[in-house]
Amino acid sequence: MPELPEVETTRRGIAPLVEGKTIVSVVTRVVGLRWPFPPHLGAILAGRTIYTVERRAKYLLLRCDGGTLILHLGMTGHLRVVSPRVPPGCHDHVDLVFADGSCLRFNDSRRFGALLWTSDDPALHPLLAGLGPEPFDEAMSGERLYRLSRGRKNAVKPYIMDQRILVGVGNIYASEALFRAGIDPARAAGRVGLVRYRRLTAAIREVLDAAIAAGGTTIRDFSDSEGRPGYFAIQLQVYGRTGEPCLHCGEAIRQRRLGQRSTYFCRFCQH
DNA sequence: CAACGGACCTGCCTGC
DNA sequence: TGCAGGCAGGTCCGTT
Repeated sequence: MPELPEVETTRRGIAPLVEGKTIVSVVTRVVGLRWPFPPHLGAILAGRTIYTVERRAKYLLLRCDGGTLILHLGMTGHLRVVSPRVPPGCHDHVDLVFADGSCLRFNDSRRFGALLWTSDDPALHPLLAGLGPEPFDEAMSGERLYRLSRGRKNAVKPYIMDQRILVGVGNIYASEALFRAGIDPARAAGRVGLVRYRRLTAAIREVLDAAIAAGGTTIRDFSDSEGRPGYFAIQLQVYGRTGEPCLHCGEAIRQRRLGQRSTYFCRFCQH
């Protein structure tokens, strides 16, 4: 999936194409993704207008009259706006069909994505209620990372990927930010000092900001809402570069597993 | 609580 | 060529 920059790129891509549109019907081709779709989804959504497309963490919020559609792209989700007459391809699981003859099509091969409906404030939804601050929010700071990490023994990399601490940092950008901040990803979160957490905060922002500006990184199969791939849009300095030279010192980039996720680092530049 | 492993899925790549 | 095994951008849930 999409980490935060890819979700934000998707949001910017679809917002002008779906805001103000009225849903006339919903086509589902599977019973659900990560969870079953809400029962009577078509009846719930028909006639509603999408006012805005917002993002909270890696969730997209399609705010409608009377409620909000909550989408998560999981690992492999894509959204595109097409004509409903375009034949659906493999893993095109859901179409929201609009009154003007276009539709928002949700493709997700691994089906780790989600589509939920709430008539309440989405911020209060159980999946969103416990999320930490956005990386660019002033509530996210080196002080926060330092304070919440005291006494914690798990590695700093899974710590910054914990969406309760801050949102938006996934597996790629965690390795990238820790490299830029010079912090060993395996170091216990509770043994990283305030100065280094300030540096890490800046590195997280730099990496995410560069990726958003480039229209989403990434590798492999990410594409934006018009199907344009984001490949090589930004230069990854460590992720996926096992055995290749560190861009700072030339030593071979190493790979290890932390919290069941591949982690890339330079053992000379990171401590 | 915090931390960890398993689970959910499909596709792609590697190596035998 | 075929097949088993491992790995992939996420995150919830149950168990220690």
